[in-house]
Amino acid sequence: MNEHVHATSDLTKNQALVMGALSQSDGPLSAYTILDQLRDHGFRAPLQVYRALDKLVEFGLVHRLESLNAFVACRHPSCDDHATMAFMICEKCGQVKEITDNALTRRLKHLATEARFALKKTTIELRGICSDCQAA
Amino acid sequence: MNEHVHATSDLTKNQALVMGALSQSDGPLSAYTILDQLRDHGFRAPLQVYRALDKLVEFGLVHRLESLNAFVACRHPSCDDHATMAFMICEKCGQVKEITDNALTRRLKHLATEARFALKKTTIELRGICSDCQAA
DNA sequence: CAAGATTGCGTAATTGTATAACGTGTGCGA
DNA sequence: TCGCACACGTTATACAATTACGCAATCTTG
Repeated sequence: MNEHVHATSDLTKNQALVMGALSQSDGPLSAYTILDQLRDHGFRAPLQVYRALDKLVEFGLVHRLESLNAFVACRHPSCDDHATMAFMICEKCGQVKEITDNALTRRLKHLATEARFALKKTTIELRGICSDCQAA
Repeated sequence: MNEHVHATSDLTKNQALVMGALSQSDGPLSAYTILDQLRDHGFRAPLQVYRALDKLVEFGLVHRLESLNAFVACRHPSCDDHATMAFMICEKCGQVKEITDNALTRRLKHLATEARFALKKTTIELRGICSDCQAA
């Protein structure tokens, strides 16, 4: 097994609780919403949530949505390339769709290279209305 | 003149002050940093800054950087298409480079269309080290 | 094993970011 | 002139994230 791959079993108690909350949710959650959901499990301070989130993001199990100040469990089929990930965020229902696209990734890398910019991380977030909500 | 084009002369006093602060800065500023800079001009509360920023963003004169919770004056040569804008943010010097790329825009629109996602706004922010800082 | 380093955890306090709710004044068109 | 829209000012509050401190368990290495 690859030491960089973190299964749920590797998580500490707090990390597992936070991961559980995010996994069960059908949309992104803010740190404070998670805190409220976990008060019954002994959570009392924001830091407990933020520490767990930091690790989960580091492990690649959770993504942070910058435009929402919120977090989602990673649902990407193959979570190997977390460098370039795009999110479609429905402003009506709150659902988030996670996608990767090679052409998009290539283009961004090309643009960075062209500008001699040492790319570390990319944030791509699309806001709009998802197909389901348009139909409704 | 196009009614949607807002020149500096159209701005209210507060909007002009905030715009001035952002224009003079060589990097993004947070709302509270702007507030501090404008205390001498009578600013006393965050809301004064946020209200001005909302309008300036609406006019397309200012961009919000989601990953920084900060704002930059738009320096894009032709500020007509604010729908798809990408930012390269240097984590060392704080400089922000604003770019648009047709191929990138097309690809994102294609992906949205493909998913039947009604795209309203896109956020693209690249974090890394700019060429100048790498040289240094 | 003992000494030191690392890591996770808990608590309190604080800082930073953004909005809600209220009222005031001014201009402008019906 | 009445009513509306809009910018403004103030206070208070809500939401987001970090700093600082100390404790306990686990490695780890001589």
